[in-house]
Amino acid sequence: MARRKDHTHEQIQTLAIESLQQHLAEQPLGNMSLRKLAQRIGYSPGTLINVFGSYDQLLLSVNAATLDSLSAQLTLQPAAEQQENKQQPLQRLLAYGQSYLQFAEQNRYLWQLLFEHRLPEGEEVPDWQQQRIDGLFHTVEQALTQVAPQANAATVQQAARTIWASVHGVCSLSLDDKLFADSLTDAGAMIESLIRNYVMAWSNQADV
Amino acid sequence: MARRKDHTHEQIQTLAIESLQQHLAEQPLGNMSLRKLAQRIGYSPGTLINVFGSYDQLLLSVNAATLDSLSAQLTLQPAAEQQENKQQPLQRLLAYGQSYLQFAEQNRYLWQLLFEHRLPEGEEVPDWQQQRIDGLFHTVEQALTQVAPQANAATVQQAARTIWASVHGVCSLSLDDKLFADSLTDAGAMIESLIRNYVMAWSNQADV
DNA sequence: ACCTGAACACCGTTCAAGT
DNA sequence: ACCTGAACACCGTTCAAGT
Repeated sequence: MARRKDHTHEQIQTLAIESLQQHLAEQPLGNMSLRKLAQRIGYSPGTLINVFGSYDQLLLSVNAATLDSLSAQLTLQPAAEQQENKQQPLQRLLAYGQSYLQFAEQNRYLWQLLFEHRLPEGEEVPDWQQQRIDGLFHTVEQALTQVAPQANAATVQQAARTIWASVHGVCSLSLDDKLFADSLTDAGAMIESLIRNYVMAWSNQADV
Repeated sequence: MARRKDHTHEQIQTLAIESLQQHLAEQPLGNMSLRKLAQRIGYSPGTLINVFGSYDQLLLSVNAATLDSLSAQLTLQPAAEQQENKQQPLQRLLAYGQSYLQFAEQNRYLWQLLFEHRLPEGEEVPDWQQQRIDGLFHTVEQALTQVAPQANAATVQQAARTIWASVHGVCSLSLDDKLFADSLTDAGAMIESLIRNYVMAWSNQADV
C-alpha cells in the first residue's frame, strides 16, 4: 500500500520533531528510536528517512529548535529588569548564567542531545548552528564591552567564550551529578561565584 | 562446544578492557560493540556478559581505568617544578588545568566515554568513582587553601568545584569544536585566563 | 510520485544444549 | 562448571513493489 499524502513533507517534519520533543521532555533519547517515532506519528520508518535523509539529521533538526528556544529564553528578560540593568552589565551576565542553568535543568534531555549528538564522522557543525551560537556569544560580548570599554575585540571575544564554556561546564557536571550530591542548589551559587570573580579580575586587567 | 578455560574471568576482563582501550585510542565508542569486542578477544558475546554482567558495566570498568590514568597524569609533575612551585599554588593550579586539557586532547574517546556514559536509569555513581573524583578535587582544594588561608573549608570546596567544572567545560566544548574554529590552541589560553582571573578575585574576597 | 513493508546487516541479552 | 551459538526482540537503512 502507499499513497497517503495526508501531509506534506513539511508537515511530517513538524509532526516528527514535535513528537520527539514531547518524548525528550520526559525521557532520554536512548528510549526513543526512528521506528518508534515513525509509529507514533503513523508513518513507516522509510518515510522518515525519506523526509529527513537520516535519523541523525532528524536529531539535528531538533537541536536547531532547541538552540532557538535556548536563545529565546536567554534574551528574554522582564522589562523592568532590563531597565534596571541598563547600566549594570555584570548583573546582566549573572542573570544570563542563571538562565542558562535554568534552561539546562528544565530541558535536560533536549540539552543533552544538543551537546552530545555527534555528526557521523564528517566535519562541519552546520552553518545555521554556528550562527546561532555566535548570536549567543554576542550578547555576552556586549556586556563585557560595557564592563571594560578599553578591551579590544579579540580579548572580549575570548573572555566571552571562556565564561560561556565555564558556565556550560558547571551545568553539565551538575546535571549529571558528577560534581557532588546536592548539585541543584549549589550550581547556581557556583555560576554566580564564577562570573562575578572572573569578570571582576578580568575587567581590571584587560588591555590596560 | 564449550569448556575452554584458557583464561580466568579476571584475565578475560583484562583482555576485554585492554582491547576496548586500544579501540578508543583511535575511534569513538560508537564504532565498537559487545559482539565485535568478543570476537576480537576470541570469546562469544555471552561470555563477556557472564564476566561483566552487562555491556554497560564493561564500559564502567574502562571508565574506572580512565579516571585512574587521569589522576596519575594530574598528580605527576616534574620534580624540579614541584620544588619551584612549592610556594606558588597558583602556578600549580595553572599546570593542573593544562594537564587536564592535555589529557582530554590525547584521550578524547576515553574522555568522552567517561563523561557521557550514563547508567541505565538507576541512581548512584559507583562509590569508587566518586572517591576518585574527590581525590582530584582534593588537590585543587589544597592549592586554594594555600592561596587563601583565611577561607573556610566549605568556601574552598565550592571554589575547587567551580574551577574544576569550568576547566572541564572549556575542554568539553573545545574538543567538540563547539566554541569556535581554532580551538586547539586557544583552549589553553582560555583555561589560563579562567584560573588566573578567578583565583585572583576569589582570594581577595573569600571570607575576609 | 509517494509510501509501504519486507529484507538486510546489525545490536545487547538470554538460555538450552553441549563438553 | 564453563562456554557456545542459536534465538529473541530490537535497531537504522534500503529498495522493490504496490497504489
